[in-house]
Amino acid sequence: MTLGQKIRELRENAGLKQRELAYQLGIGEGFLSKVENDQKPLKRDDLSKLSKLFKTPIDELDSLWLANKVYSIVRDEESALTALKVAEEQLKYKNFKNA
Amino acid sequence: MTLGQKIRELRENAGLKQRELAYQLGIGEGFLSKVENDQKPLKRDDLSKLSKLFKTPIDELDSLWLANKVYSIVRDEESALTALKVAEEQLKYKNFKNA
DNA sequence: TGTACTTGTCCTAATTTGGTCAAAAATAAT
DNA sequence: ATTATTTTTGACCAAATTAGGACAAGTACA
Repeated sequence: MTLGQKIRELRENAGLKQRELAYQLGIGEGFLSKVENDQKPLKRDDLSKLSKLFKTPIDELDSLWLANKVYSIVRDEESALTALKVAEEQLKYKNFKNA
Repeated sequence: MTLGQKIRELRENAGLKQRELAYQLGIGEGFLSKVENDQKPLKRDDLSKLSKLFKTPIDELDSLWLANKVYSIVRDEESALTALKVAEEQLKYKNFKNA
């Protein structure tokens, strides 16, 4: 599940057209289309708008947003998976240190 | 193990001073210091120089380089770990599709 | 045909990259 | 205890990249 997929799901379940949601967010429908197709990143502040609009927890949106960012940098990389593993270890080590 | 740590290890095992290695790479010693402390990213092209210089496989350097980049964006994030997991899933899904 | 969505081109503004240089701090040598 | 060497840090900078869109034209489809 990507952020774009999630947004589309929320929007469709709410019975909204792209143009309508785009208006709520203050962006154009073309841009929203790209966001839903994960071709453009959504401004992070807009996540809270989505959260309120669709009454969905912001945490999930936020981690999807971050995941998209991560994915976009490893997407075409040979060593993508190993890099993720290494990053994860570094993260755990840091959390361990500051525990 | 981060890229900076790896570079320092390689350099010290080769008995080089920062200034010497920095010269080989065509950068200043101050910058190299920051690289070894993971405060600045190293230019990706320089990895091959390191690989040749220290006769160490480029793959490892490369994945450490990428891991650093990933880590730098999730480092201070609340949802860091979940985001990594999600990104990993997206990656596996993509590899599955194009298999 | 009309409505909804997608895609390509283009743009500005913000951020990141990839450094330099000098000063400060730490370490080693005398 | 000084001095010399090595490393770290802070401030700054230009260049490259990404963010965050707009807009028009193209597609899909009922």
